[in-house]
Amino acid sequence: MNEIGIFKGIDEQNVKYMLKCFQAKTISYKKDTTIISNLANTNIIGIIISGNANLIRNDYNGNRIVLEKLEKGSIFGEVFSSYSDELSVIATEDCSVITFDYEHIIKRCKKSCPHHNEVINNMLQILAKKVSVMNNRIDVLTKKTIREKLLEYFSIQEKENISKTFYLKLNYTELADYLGVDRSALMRELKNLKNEGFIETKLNKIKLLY
Amino acid sequence: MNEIGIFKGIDEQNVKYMLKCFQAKTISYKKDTTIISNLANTNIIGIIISGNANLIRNDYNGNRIVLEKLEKGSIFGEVFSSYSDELSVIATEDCSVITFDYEHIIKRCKKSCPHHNEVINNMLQILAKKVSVMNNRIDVLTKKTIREKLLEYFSIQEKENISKTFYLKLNYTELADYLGVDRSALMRELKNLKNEGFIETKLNKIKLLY
DNA sequence: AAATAGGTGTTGCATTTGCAACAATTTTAA
DNA sequence: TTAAAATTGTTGCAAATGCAACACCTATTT
Repeated sequence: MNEIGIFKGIDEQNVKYMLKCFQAKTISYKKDTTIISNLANTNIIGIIISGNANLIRNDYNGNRIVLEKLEKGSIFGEVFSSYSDELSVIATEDCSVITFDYEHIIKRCKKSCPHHNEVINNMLQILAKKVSVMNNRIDVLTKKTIREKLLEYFSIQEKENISKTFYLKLNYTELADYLGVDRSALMRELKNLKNEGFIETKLNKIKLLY
Repeated sequence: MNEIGIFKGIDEQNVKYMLKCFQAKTISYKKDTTIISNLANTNIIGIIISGNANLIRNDYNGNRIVLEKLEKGSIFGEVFSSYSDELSVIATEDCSVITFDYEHIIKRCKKSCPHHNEVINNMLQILAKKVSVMNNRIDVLTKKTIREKLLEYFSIQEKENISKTFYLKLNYTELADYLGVDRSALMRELKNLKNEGFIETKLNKIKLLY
């Protein structure tokens, strides 16, 4: 529990205490069930304790778009997001989830839990991290050609992995979505990059040759 | 002062008290001077009190990109951003700026200023707002064609202005950058939308006809 | 084991886009 | 007020991209 973002650095004992204070609920969900619907209109914060889930946006056309993949330790609902579209969280595996009201974070409780400050600090860190991740994506998306987008994306992966060889965390269909381009066009450009000797690929393994 | 994001809702008296406690400095800068350089490697938070400035990224090629336009009340440095490129803040007008160390926000002072909680809450709100703004941009950028990007952008403006008629806050050169497209191609698509009767434009005034 | 679904890889073709270059207009500075 | 700079508006053309369609392969489900 205390490796998890929001409670990072707080000892087990105190985490339990705070969760009680926050009136947090732990609930288990079966695969493919809805953990929470209409997330944008709630003040709920959720933490995935085990299993995986997806944060989904139901487009105005009824299209379902995966906004975020949530895994153990992921937090959702930390941003009372201004989406007018419906957001929901769906279990992609059996999973276990803690939820509590966002109010408990900002309004400090009467008991004044000794580690409340740390929770808030962690919360700021998490949001800042989120901004940073989104900045990366915007950097990639603003590149004009698929080639430039790919190279920017690779450069970020290279930095994160501190290596010119790394494994993609997204499959190619997802990568195309992430880059905002057509999948077949992505594959084509990937092939070009290979033919011109910029990269080597083997399934989801990428090696940069420059 | 107490309309400004981070001190919103706190009375003048207490704001002054906190600024002292935060060891905040107020400095004036002439137009085109550097307010802070290498922002990414500091823990400084700045607030623009008067005038305008730009948050600039110095690209690896030496290109200067405007990341954010800062105006009265704007905050910079709130995210210890993970940019490896150099960030700096440049005055685009004479301006006056308050700066203090980020530490003061998270580590509460010994005097335990009575409104420290509100500052933190405001800080969370600001970051959340930032995430929401970035989400909007990502939504626009992931659209595949210039037309779709424009329509998504217009739709966001329409919501924000609660009106089908509004004035663009960006000029067309900036809008092209924002959308990540070529400016001339943007103008062309704008003309198409006009010819097909979707919109009317008059300089930076847009009227949606659908 | 067979059937189904999901992801990968490829291609032709029409469309969209970026690029370059320039004129016209507006804004800003001298 | 004039000159200079910035922004808007246009166009031809080559290049990049999306789209559709299909084959192939690999998981997952029945």
